[in-house]
Amino acid sequence: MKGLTRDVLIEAGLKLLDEVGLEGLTVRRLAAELGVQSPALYWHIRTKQELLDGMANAIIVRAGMGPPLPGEPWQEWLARRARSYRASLLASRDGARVVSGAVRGGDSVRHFEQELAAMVERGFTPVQALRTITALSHYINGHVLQEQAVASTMAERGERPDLSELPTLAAALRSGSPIGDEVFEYGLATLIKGTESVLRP
Amino acid sequence: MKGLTRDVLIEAGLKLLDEVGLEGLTVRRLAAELGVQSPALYWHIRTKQELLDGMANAIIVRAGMGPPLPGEPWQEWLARRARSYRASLLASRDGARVVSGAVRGGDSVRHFEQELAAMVERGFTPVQALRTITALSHYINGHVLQEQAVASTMAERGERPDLSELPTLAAALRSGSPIGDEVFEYGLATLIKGTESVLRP
DNA sequence: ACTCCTCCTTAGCGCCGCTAAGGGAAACTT
DNA sequence: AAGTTTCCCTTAGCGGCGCTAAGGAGGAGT
Repeated sequence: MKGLTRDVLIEAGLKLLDEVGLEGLTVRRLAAELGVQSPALYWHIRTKQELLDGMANAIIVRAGMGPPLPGEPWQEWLARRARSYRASLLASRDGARVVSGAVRGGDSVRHFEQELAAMVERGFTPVQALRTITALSHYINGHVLQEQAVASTMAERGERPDLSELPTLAAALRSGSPIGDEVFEYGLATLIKGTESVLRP
Repeated sequence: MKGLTRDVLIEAGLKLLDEVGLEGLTVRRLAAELGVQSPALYWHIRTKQELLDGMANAIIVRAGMGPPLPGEPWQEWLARRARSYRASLLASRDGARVVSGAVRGGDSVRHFEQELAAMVERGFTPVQALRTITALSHYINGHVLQEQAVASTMAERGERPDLSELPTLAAALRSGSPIGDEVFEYGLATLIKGTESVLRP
């Protein structure tokens, strides 16, 4: 197996992540997958965390976010951007955990500047633009984090709470799943509508 | 050292967490803190994760959340609740990570039902109530997660991006910190205003 | 007096991230 | 062509992790 580079490690790391999850992603196992002894990887990365940072960055870049299209209302653009980001997190097993535990890398910052500038063009102050994007990102991270957590823990531990003395919760669960696209869209719509309100005096 | 119980473990775990952080919180170390050998702890807990779940539950319970006060508008109550929750996460080192990686325990569910019921009384449908609380929780989790992450990584790794080619981001950072109470309040206000919009036709 | 149950001990398994030291091949230098 | 340096990997192993196995001390119940 030739041509071992940092990027190859990151790519193989993401593939292995899908197979074994974050708990199963070990340096030794990744090395074995690449047909190599584990210390070999430390020629290309300084620590395992650096590998995880790279993987997180790749997940963010894959979301393909960027400034709005010409003529696109910022509301639609923010929603589109949020859905892309969530989809990219969901595309990798434990993707949200990987991204949440990483420090933001350099590749994603360049797009970020363009996005902020576009928002300022549309009436945001720089601070409002940054805080709006920040709030959205935090919501999405939190949402997908739980989405993927229940997906992996519900799979093995089948315990669920007794709903007999929780009538309102039971009613809510009867009318819709507590997780999934609809729940995400509800919070997303709330944040965008709220941004409209906060934006105009 | 007598009277070793599950609750004592959880309490000592939270204390140790503040001292050494989540990475440093090991079963052996917790046992040493309690004057005991490490396998002794496994008489009271089945796995380390069960301990972490208990700690997460304690953090949530300590937030002291609950239904609104008599006559309190739901907007004010939601904001108050959100601030209490965030404060409780921030009060423990890596609190957000502990809570995010845990499965929700039984103690916090009882209050939850009362909160939902109060919201329904104030005009929410059960689904709306659940989704609103859910969206808020996800936002807070995501927010504090990053808040505590930058607090611990900025402490040791001093690298920061070059702002010379990022004018909008630089302008935003000049007008306000990218983290802290104000940022939290902005997202919180956005979510509550948005809930108002989504609620009425 | 005897058994049982509770709660701890000692010993150790298989794994982890990571470091130390060195080897072989290729690529430069002279 | 010979020597030297650099790159990228190997073998060996350290200290620490979560957790299990097996057993022992001491009080409670009969």
